[in-house]
Amino acid sequence: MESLAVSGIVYLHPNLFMCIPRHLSSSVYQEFSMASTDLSLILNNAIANLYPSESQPNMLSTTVPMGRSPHLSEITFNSNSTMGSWDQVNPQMWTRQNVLEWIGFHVEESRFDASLLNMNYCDMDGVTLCTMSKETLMNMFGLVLGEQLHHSLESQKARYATDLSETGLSESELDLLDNILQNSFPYIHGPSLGPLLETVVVQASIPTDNTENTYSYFDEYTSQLTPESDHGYDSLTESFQSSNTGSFLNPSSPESNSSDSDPEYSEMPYSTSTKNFVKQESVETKKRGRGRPPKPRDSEGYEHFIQSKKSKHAPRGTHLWEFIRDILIHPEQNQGLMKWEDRRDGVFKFLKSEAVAQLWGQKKKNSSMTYEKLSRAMRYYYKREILERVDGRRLVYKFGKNSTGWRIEETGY
DNA sequence: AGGACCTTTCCTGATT
DNA sequence: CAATCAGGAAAGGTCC
Repeated sequence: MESLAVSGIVYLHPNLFMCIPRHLSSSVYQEFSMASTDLSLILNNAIANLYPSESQPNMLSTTVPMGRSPHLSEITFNSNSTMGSWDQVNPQMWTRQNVLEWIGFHVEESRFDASLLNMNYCDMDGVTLCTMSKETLMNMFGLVLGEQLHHSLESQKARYATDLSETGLSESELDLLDNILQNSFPYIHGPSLGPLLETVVVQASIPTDNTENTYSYFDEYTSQLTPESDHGYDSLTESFQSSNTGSFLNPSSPESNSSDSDPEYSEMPYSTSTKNFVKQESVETKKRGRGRPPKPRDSEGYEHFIQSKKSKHAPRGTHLWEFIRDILIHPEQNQGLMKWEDRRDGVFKFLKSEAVAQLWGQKKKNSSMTYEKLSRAMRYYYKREILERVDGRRLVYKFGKNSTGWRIEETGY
């Protein structure tokens, strides 16, 4: 695990970060490096910067001049290792601040060396956190702290039994959803609402473990790391959108124990989702012609309902090649998905093609993405010279002259 | 409203 | 045989 300082990237906010190559800014580096032994300082600093509008009970007091980032030395904080408001809330509902407080609490409690902590890993909401397996947490936070966090998280989850009231949906929304589901799946019988909705919720939560985790987390910040944001990356909007819609689309059941036994990425984590269920039904019953199928009609229920609940405009600029590039240039979040074959020439290889496709699908809110489809989009890049062909080598691609932001000179590493 | 752009989806056939 | 590659065709979503 890389430390905050080693990465050369100082996160002040998911949408506000400083990229500080070590060789260019040794003073800044040293400052953070030395100061980082007290995570509370960093966390509180981050909280103060990230969530000025949110209350921060029991955590800190800051005296920071307006209009600029506070200097570490300007912050005084309450060093009492008290529980924050997270303790009274279902982890599913934790805000980023709650997660940050929770991590801070355990860091202090375990006397974890905060200099080893990557602040990147501290910025996630409860929904994202709850999808993380023990292994993922241990990868992110180290064996000791990771295990402690996992244990704490599971305890917190257990305190809040599965309850439809915790889906975040109002009663009327639940009724509406139930109606739609009943209409869409008349062959599914059972008492209204309960079993049917539970089926959907549980299935939607199936994508657990690394794929889900990596993505949600990765998604939250990599778009801000793009060396060149000249391709319309609207990271600001996107970052918040993904977390907001995600809470509904990927409602991890508090009961769903993320698998500790499968270190590999689940190849088809969404295979039992309602959407796929609908799609497979239609595919099996009749063959369609070439090309993209028509939009689903209202009668197709659940998925359409989900769509209508989503924001009307997904942010533009989520280009596939940029997504791929960002995985490659942030190996600390890569988790073995892809690797450089020839860093200088821009040759890279998919190691877990389906996992990458799933991540891409998640980014685009499309749970049925596959490597097959992703690779078709990749092949379109040949013509535009964003990618170059690499003949005879499976899963290997090469960046072309019209791609940017991946070269060592551009990334600094 | 319409067109450009960037996929997404499906398909057939070839190759590894 | 399964996975991947190649590329045509058609359509969707977003932006301008």
